[in-house]
Amino acid sequence: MATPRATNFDEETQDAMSPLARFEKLDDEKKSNILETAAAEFAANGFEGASLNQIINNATISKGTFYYYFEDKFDLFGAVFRHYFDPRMLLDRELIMSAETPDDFWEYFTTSSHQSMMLAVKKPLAIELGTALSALSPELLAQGEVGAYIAEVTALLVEVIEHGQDIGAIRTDIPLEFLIQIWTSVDMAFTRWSLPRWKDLDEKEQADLMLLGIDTYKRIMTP
Amino acid sequence: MATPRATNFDEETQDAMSPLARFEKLDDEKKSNILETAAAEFAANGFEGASLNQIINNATISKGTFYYYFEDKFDLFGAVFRHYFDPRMLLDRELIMSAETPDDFWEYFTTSSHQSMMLAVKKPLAIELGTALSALSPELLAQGEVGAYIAEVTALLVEVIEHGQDIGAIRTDIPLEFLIQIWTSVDMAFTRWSLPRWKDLDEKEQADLMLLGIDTYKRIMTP
DNA sequence: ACAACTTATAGACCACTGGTTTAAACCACT
DNA sequence: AGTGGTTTAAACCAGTGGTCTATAAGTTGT
Repeated sequence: MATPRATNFDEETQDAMSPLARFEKLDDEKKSNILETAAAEFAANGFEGASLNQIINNATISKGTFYYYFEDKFDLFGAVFRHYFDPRMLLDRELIMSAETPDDFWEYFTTSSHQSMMLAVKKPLAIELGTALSALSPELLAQGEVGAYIAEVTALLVEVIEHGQDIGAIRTDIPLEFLIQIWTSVDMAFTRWSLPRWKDLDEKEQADLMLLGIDTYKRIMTP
Repeated sequence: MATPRATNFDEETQDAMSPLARFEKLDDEKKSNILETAAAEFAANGFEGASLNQIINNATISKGTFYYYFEDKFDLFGAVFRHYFDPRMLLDRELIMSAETPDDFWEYFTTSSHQSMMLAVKKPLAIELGTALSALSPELLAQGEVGAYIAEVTALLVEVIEHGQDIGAIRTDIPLEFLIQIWTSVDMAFTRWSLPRWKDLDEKEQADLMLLGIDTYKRIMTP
């Protein structure tokens, strides 16, 4: 690769600019046009099922334009996720890390979950996009923009869990990796169950449901 | 649809025989040739990622032949599942239903899980196929042969859970649907964690790991 | 033995997929 | 005016799942 002709081109490998960087400096309008069109398609058909050509048509841009701004379909998927879900929105790190007793920990965790639920409910595509993400193969999940996103979320979770262990809120007799696996499973189950019903509940019912969810975490995680 | 020419064709709609029925009455050898080739491809690439053309080539049959025996790719996926995983193998219904106390219930459940793990370990493609299944969209999951399979497994699970509730082993303060959602999530997490490591453990470690898994169910399900 | 019919097989063909490449238009800057 | 990066368009590619037609192989009735 990189045929070494005319070496004085100094740094031919530095191919101007990465697609992502180019995309970043687009008008917000154009960006969200593409991103939201893509989000709709991904939400409706999952990652593999989504038609890139369809996205391109709906967003009224050309193939060439698309591949100028993105590495590939998967790169776009990652960008959509970044655009829709800030990892910080999933867990209120600062709040939870301030807990000093198990009771504090679970109370703060409850508050944080409540916040994140409120935010998620406002994004109509949240569940579908989450489903699309969870359908990715483990290999894909670790790659590219998406991989970075997942890693970020996981790191956040690890931090929180380890703090929970430090203050005695979370058991230490299980490998951390396994704990995370279970955590995310339960999170998915709870989200899938509650998110679609959330807006049909009154405040009390919402609080009850949330308590039920938290109770599930507690049951599993408590020492 | 169905242009009404020559109506005396009496029952033109009765199109001879369903693909599945035709497939059933093939030699066992031919059947498992196709099914196992397909299983390998699905396990390696997931449902969407698997190439039907590749399967056809590897099994050395023609397109025409394939579509003579199967409705479509998804139908084949369902057939593979049926071939690989008997729902009865997942849960020892008879044993568990005989439990009369919570202690019995969890003990029998442990035994049953152990059995099913022993069986699963012997099938090298088990985890991968399970992953491929879990990656399907909720809509697809409810359709065709796969849908029927899932429904069967779910029915079995419901039966067991309701019995558990009757004898006081399982809580009744949560909607059954939600309970099942969590159950299957945890099951997936546990399977994905333990199955790959299982054969590297000695008997004691296996028992310990299994207890850990069961303990997780207990924690969540106990009243 | 031969025709009629069903069952089975092969493979050309179709619209569409994600992705590459080539070329031209646009735009800012000296 | 010219140069070089930026942006767009569209032809093209191998591969996708799925359809369709033609023919081969069996089976049956007479």
